[in-house]
Amino acid sequence: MSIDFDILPSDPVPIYRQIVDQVRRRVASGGLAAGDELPSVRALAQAHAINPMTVSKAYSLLEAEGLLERRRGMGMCVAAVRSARSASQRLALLEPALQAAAQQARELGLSAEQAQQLFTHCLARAGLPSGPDQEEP
Amino acid sequence: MSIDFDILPSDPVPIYRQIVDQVRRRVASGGLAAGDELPSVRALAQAHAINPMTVSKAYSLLEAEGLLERRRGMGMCVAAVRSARSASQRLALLEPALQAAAQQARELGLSAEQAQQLFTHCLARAGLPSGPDQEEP
Amino acid sequence: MSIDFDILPSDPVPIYRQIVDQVRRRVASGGLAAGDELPSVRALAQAHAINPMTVSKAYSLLEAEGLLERRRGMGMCVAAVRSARSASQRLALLEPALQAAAQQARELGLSAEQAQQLFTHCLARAGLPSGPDQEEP
Amino acid sequence: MSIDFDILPSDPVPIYRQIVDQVRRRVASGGLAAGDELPSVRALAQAHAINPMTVSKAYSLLEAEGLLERRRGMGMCVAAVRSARSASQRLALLEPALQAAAQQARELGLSAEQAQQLFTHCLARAGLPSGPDQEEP
DNA sequence: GTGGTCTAGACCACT
DNA sequence: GTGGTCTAGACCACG
Repeated sequence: MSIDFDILPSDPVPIYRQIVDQVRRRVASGGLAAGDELPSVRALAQAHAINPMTVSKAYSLLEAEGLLERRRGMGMCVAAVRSARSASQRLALLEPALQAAAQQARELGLSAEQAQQLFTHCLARAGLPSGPDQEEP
Repeated sequence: MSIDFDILPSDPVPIYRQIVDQVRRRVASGGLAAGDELPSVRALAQAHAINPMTVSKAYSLLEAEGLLERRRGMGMCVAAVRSARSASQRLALLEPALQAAAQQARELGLSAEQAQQLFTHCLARAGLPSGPDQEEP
Repeated sequence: MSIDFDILPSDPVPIYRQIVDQVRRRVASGGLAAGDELPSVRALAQAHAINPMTVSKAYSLLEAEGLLERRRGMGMCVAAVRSARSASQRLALLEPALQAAAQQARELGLSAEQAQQLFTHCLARAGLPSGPDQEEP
Repeated sequence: MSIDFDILPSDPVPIYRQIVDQVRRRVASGGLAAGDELPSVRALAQAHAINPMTVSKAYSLLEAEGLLERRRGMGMCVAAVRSARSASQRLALLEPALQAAAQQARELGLSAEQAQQLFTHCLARAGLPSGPDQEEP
């Protein structure tokens, strides 16, 4: 399968949102390229034991967003437009999360060094590559 | 006023949760010390144009948590118990946000260096002190 | 009620789409101004004997589009941005329908005069004002 | 080739319907006369990169309607019966599109003059003859 | 096979 | 009161 989602039904963020977010980021990173097929609604629903309507809702939102294209009778694929983005654009997508974390760190009375050190730990645990950059389009 | 909240009604996180989280962090950091008064429900509600019920819900949760104490007729204040926490405890409160950001960075195909650099920028913008630590109790 | 929809369940265009289209046009025309409240999901559903989910779907699409804003616990209202549009922008919204009609007329071997005459008849029947313009923002 | 279709796979109206509608109108106008041959299913499918089943479905509907005739081993042709229609009948086929456009214009708060002017522009761009009528049978 | 639409009902979250 | 989410099942349209 071209993409395997991480779905956590117990997560506070709704399932359909988990799908939407993951597709957005993978398209931005180039992990999903223009023309790539997505798993069918039914297949994805069955694979994660969720309702097809939930998957359909996620796909519909992504289509309205212009990220996915519906090919009638043939499933959905990544739209030609809006495929992989530059590193700076991808960083812009990451910024809100880090901005919120920075504010939390401030409210917690932590120093910048303490927060940076913890983030480095989290990045290592998440298994990010340590090169200066990656797969630049 | 002893504390000024950052309330963003358009934020996806509910208003009452924004209040609760900010009080938690400031108590943990010592920014709010035992005995400090909080703005009254109606004052806080009016200042941010939100529903008094929303503020009341946040305060009630914090009271149930033991962080705030209700003094009849005199508003609420920070409870004596459970005041400032150690640096490691405060770091533990920050970790979830950074963990989520790290996963987003991975899905975006960014390198650890890129993410760290952006976080440093966010920390500087948020105005964190750069010393190795701060106001340790 | 601030707005009354024309819902035709038997129409080939889906119900949720009828709602979306009508809100779009009324916002563009200024019939719905920024800040105006919309009927609640349940109220609209009951008034037209349709499922609340159907209404909710329409509202969600309009919110994703930026036309409506959700005020938590207080229903939805027209967003401040993207309120009434200029006459030329509204004409642009009408153009696709007329473009399609023009192509049909050509394929039907009709003359421009015949098509124009029929359109004039339709406009009169729809009850349009005949002034050179209307409620320019 | 006796007819060249305008097929837009991304159009909301289904492909088979685009074919059916275009044949109907061109037969009504006389652009397709009794006995005229239509492109073969596989030729039309290949020319527009669509599924042969889709073309076949359209042709079958038109055959059931009596507009086309299947000649064994020789493709399809326009049936003798039901060839070109009178101008008033053709206008009746155009009316629904114009009726819908008129309602949209009303909801957009446009004046009749504005809508008529835009329609005139669309007709000119579509290349309609401006004579009072055309090729009346 | 594909996705789309609608229904019905339940439960949750926010104000 | 408000909207959001998810489930279950049915039916349709398209290729």
